[in-house]
Amino acid sequence: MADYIVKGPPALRPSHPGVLLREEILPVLRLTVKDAAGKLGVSRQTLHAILSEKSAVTPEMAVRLGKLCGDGPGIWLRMQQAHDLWQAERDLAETIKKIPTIGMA
Amino acid sequence: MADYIVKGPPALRPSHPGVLLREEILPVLRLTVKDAAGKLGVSRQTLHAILSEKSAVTPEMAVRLGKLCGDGPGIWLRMQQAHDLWQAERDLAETIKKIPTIGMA
DNA sequence: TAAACTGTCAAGCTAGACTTGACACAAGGA
DNA sequence: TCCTTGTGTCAAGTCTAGCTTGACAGTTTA
Repeated sequence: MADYIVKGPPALRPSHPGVLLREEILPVLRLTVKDAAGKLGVSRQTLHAILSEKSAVTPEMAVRLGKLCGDGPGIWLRMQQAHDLWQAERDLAETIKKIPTIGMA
Repeated sequence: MADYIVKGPPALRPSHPGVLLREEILPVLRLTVKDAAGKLGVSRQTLHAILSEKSAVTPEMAVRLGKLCGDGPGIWLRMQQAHDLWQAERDLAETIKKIPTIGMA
């Protein structure tokens, strides 16, 4: 089986969706942080927290970004999920060893 | 384009991962709620909240379930995400109309 | 009958997303 | 030079939600 596809967390931390938004999307759309926040209907500080990778893209925020960018919420959710999963697997590395795997009969 | 695949939320609410766990997985694994909670390393009430669809499968819980069931965290995360997204799109239905779509140049 | 599992409630903790308000700093135009 | 605008950042406060322990009643089963 192709281990590199299905097993375990990626070796490198998947990038936070804030990076994509900050470095690719906003510059191309020619939007300032203030303007983007306004259009998204959130405070400037809230958007800034995402851009600086301090807070996560919630499902609701993904819907907002998806509408603004016109590409739907999918990519934002997937990026955040990959990031969260990587973190969770890292945090639970010890705990998980104690959980047995019960194979299906 | 195949609208039914890529656009908008599904018409029917995607089922909560607790349903799969309650109706398919636990019975097949012959695990009681108490035993499963013990093996997962969480309280019986916490697992019960998921089984009764009262709380979400967090990334950390997905990792735990993935280990116990031997199928990895993916399916649990995807089910929860689909469920969350459906809810978010529903909750923001009005809000989203006010967010403009800025096309890429 | 007694033990075990279950559903459920309550109290309390904690993390995190979000808000408004405020302040200092840098860049640009009148 | 002064003024405006955007920015980064801090603080306080609200709210949601996941998780814990403890407790109690109902049901099943040995």
